[in-house]
Amino acid sequence: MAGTETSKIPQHRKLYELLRKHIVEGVYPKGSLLPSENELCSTHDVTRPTVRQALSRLASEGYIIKHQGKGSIVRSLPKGIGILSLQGTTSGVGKHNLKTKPISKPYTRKWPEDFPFDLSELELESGCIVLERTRIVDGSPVLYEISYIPNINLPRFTNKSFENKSLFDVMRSNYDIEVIGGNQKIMAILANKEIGNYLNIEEGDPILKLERKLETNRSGYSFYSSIYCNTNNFYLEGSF
Amino acid sequence: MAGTETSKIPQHRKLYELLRKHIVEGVYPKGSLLPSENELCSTHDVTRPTVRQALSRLASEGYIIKHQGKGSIVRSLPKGIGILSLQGTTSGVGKHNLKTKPISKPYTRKWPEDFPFDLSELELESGCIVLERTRIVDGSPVLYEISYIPNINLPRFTNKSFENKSLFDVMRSNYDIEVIGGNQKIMAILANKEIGNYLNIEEGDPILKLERKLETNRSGYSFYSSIYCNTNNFYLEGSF
DNA sequence: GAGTGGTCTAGACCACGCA
DNA sequence: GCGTGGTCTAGACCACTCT
Repeated sequence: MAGTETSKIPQHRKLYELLRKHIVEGVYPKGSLLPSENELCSTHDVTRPTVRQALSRLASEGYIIKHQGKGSIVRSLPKGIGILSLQGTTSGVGKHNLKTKPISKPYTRKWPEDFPFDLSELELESGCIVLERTRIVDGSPVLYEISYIPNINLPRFTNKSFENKSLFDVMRSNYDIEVIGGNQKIMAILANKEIGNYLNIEEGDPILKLERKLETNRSGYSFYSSIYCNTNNFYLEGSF
Repeated sequence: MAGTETSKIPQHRKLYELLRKHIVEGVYPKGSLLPSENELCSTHDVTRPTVRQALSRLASEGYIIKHQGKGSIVRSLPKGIGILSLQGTTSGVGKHNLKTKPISKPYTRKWPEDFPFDLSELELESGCIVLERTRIVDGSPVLYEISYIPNINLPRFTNKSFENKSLFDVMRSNYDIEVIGGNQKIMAILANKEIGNYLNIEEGDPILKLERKLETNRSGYSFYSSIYCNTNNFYLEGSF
């Protein structure tokens, strides 16, 4: 009744986000047991399948490990950069001091010629908005990310600020667009001068390159990222 | 009643594997719709949550995309190497001609000094079995994988053949050990002479390195892999 | 034996896409 | 309006772990 804003969020998602927050904040320390599924049921007034959906997402993202007959054990927080899930590039970076710095204001352009994903007619003729940012962990640049967003029905987008904000958050709060899935290609390349500059490494150093496609709840609407990652001091981490 | 061997496999898993096989074999071509969830229910005599569990795994591994109100659409088969899920390194390689070639027979040794994961007392004092293999796609080597398996209760393991067999299959069929989860670290490095040799590339070429930990249904029992990957012609692919 | 997670049933209502 | 997937309920039985 009260709060039409938040009541759209499914129960399993609310529980997932609550538990995730508690794990990250140390309410449930590493190695400890989460409350049992039945406890969570009665505490949050939901049924087991709902609880299990939340827990299975926590497990697939590496926050917990489930053991039959024992319970759900909190894992050590990932020390790497959890870029392999879709929670944004910053998820799981833990207590590291992470900042996002825009290289320039967002600008519009035609799609690059050698774009690594297939584009629809609509996407092609609309052009794209480009966002260039670096992510800085503990003072040193680790990621250089170029995001390509189809320029379709996004009023005043280029005026938004992205400093220390997730692109996902901006899309969700301003346009009600949520990422529901995606896929990515990963390869190793050598840094050129430009990338080396952004990541503060030498030309010829090995770096990771990711090409990502993020699908949203708007049917047929996706956005795209190319990410260059310096893995000398950090590595990408993923769970399954 | 008949077949105590197979009847242990959960229904959602059987359905998942059936649908996956059909997708890979082209029974459901790219872009086509899978049968609806309710159809699958009646066809396979299960209820919707069971069907949904199978479909959600297919979706998370990138085989299908679900669209509310439309149905589950078969995606194009990944052209990369689906190493980011836990289905073995060969999953999703599609119609490419993939072969697994052992570098040597499995051998036992102490754990390496600089092992990238924490080991238990039991694992440490038991030592490990090492398996070195290359994966060859369309005639050129793409992966060089070193697997570390704790030498605990695995009778006659070093006599098994691993040529063109998944380590997962050997573990499951011989020892009833199944992989239930894991995590991995990914970084970019430069090939040294040895790796360059295995992957048929130059020293100093950029390659991907993965450190994986695979957890099994034996409580506390995991195995480990270091994987070196030549991404000049192929790339790693993952979905979420 | 008690408690845990793993699996499964048999329904229900809703939001969405399409004709 | 109809069928689709998204969410959720209220139970059930089993296999596993611990004591």
